[in-house]
Amino acid sequence: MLTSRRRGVKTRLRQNVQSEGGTALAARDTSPRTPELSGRKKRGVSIADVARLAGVSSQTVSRVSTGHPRVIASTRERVLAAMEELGYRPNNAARALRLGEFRTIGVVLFTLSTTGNSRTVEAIADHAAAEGYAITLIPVASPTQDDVLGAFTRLEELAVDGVIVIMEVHLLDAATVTLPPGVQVVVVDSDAGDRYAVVDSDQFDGAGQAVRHLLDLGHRTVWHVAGPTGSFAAERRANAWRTTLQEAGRRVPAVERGDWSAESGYLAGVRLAERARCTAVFAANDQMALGVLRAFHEHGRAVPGDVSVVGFDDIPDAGCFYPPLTTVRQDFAEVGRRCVERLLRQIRREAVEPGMALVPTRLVVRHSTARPR
Amino acid sequence: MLTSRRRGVKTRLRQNVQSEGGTALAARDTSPRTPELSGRKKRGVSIADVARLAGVSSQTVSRVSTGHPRVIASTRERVLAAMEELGYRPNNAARALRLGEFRTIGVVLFTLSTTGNSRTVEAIADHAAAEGYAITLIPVASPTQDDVLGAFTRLEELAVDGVIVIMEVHLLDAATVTLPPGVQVVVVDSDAGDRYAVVDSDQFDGAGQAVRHLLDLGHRTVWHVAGPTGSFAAERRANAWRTTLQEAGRRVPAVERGDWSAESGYLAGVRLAERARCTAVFAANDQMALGVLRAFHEHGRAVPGDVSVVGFDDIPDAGCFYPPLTTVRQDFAEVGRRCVERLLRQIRREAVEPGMALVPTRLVVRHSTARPR
DNA sequence: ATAGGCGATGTTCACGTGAACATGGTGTGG
DNA sequence: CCACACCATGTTCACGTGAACATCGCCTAT
Repeated sequence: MLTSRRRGVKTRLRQNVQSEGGTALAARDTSPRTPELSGRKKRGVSIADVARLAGVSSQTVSRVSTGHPRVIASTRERVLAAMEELGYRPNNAARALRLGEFRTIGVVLFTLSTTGNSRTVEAIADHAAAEGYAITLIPVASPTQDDVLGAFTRLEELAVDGVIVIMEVHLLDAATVTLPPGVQVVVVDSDAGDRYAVVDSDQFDGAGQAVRHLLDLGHRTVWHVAGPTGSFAAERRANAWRTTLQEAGRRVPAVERGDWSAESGYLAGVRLAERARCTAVFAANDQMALGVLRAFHEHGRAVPGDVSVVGFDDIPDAGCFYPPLTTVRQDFAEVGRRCVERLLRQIRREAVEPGMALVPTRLVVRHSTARPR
Repeated sequence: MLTSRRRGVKTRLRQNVQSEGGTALAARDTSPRTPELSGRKKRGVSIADVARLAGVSSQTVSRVSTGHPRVIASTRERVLAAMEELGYRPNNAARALRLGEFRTIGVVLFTLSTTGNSRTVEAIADHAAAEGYAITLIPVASPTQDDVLGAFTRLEELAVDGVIVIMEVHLLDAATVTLPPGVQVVVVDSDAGDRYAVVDSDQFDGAGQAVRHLLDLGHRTVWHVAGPTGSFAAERRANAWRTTLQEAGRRVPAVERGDWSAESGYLAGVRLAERARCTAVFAANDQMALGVLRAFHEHGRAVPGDVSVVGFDDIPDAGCFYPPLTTVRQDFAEVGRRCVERLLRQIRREAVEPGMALVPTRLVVRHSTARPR
């Protein structure tokens, strides 16, 4: 929901038709090519210009602009008319300087190339926008300490009120990083629950569901293609797999380990395909499951006839794998939403609940799993 | 490359160990839980505080902070020491207000959920960071005019020096949007080359390569699973497909149309699988190709034995499809890089080349294509 | 009728920074 | 030995905004 104080102006500005100050961005526009280039980098229209034209004080303009209630309707109209005529836009830098807050959230991450990250970021951006906050992306080139440190150093100079960190916080452990005073932190995909607010999918429960599903179908035990060491998500999924097998009194096979990529899943799958006794595989994500499927196909082992495969994430393509993949759905949108909610609460100094917020996961059964022959 | 004027401070601040002002973010830290919450939202350390401690004027501090050359070494040392002691960070809002620029680029897009978008954004973020610019994400909820307009309205209030628009600009055509004066625009994935600077992959050439590859293998003609109408990328790929077939004097079959999703590719694939004469399919992206593969498998038509399939994008998983997908690689990183480069040139009022910059695409031959029987 | 209050608007000022201009000291060339 | 140049540093100020406080006029309660 938009902060109501801003909505007044916004709604008006939206009706903006062709103001002098701006550059038109319309197809029917017949102005010269690349019209935006003609715009001089002149000083923008300030509150004072509007005040002069409207014949009021600049403070009254400010009141209109912030949606302050104590402005009489006729005055407000006059000011809004002046704003439109001049093409006035509030200067965010000045506003931020005055208010001491930036209405901006920084998002620190390694990559947008994983489904989980990009969808989480998308949800974060959507919800932040709805709350009137902008999102600044702070990419970390690689998961090395140097680069992480660099990102946080950059962060220090950035204009953000809070940060959402989407990565393994233990990468920061060896480093000492200072955050600007007052900057709040929420962490995703990590077990730093004792030090930071953490939001994450319920990895453990999801992985447990996957394994139990396979056992319930009648498989003796379940092999596991794990994610890389050092990833909490991978560790938690592997733990759940192991625990679930142990609780059911089953043998725990050796772990195959990948790096989340389909290619690494394929390599693991090739190794598994050679074990005749392997009838059920739980891959720690859908990409690796895809690689596993390919490996079994190439080795003539039918899925789900000979071997059952379960993934994790439920990426949009999973339903079109061959065969359609049984997998654990993560609600990334909800994770993003809760991150923003929690961070904003911290920024506003409202009641702060430390610890970890878990978003439920859910097994989606498709056609890659069946009873063993 | 970082603007060298900033690098001086940056390098120093990085050595920051445990400054008073900030909140420690270290594992070994034994301070109370969620330490960042203890930080009062007090006014930060300003240039004046540093000046006082160092016994110099605030202007000298500013000179050190901006890397001005006219500061004697001993003074510089003293100032840097004071900065570290106080945990000083430049206030970006004040800096932006003073300089009239924000060192920020806005990125307008609908979704991060497509491989192309998320990888392009990632590249944009990386290169912008390297140039000392931050990235602000401006999500557009849906490709409706209302939402697009809303995003641009929000943009008006945002603190950005330039904008990269990743979407079909024709969505803006019916609307009249005003951009803040001086804000520059670069567009991806659109044919607005006459109005804006445009950067895009060479869709036409890539699709041509795909079709020629299939014809060269000996296929009579090639079916096409196109992207949604209204997408320039989809249109351009379809055009290239048609043109290439016509130039080779081949029959042009009816187009199957999808919406980029694997599911839609599957539905198109089911229809194609029923046509016995269909021996070669060019899908407009890899997701739809995945769906096509599944459809052919389910219909007992071997790939590449009975039917050859080519995709577009070369998503990381394509090499692990079953069979590994022959596809057209897009260099999203390069697209992102060029966007930033071009936009920064415009922002800096350097030589401006209007029109479209095309990034080459390249066919990657894997195992989903073969000679027809 | 009048005091008191309150609502609408105006005036002042500080937020933190860095450009422009000012100052003062040192070195060098005539 | 003086004049001038040049360099390190200081002083002043404006950038655009909105909070705090001030003012003014009208309405209401007594």
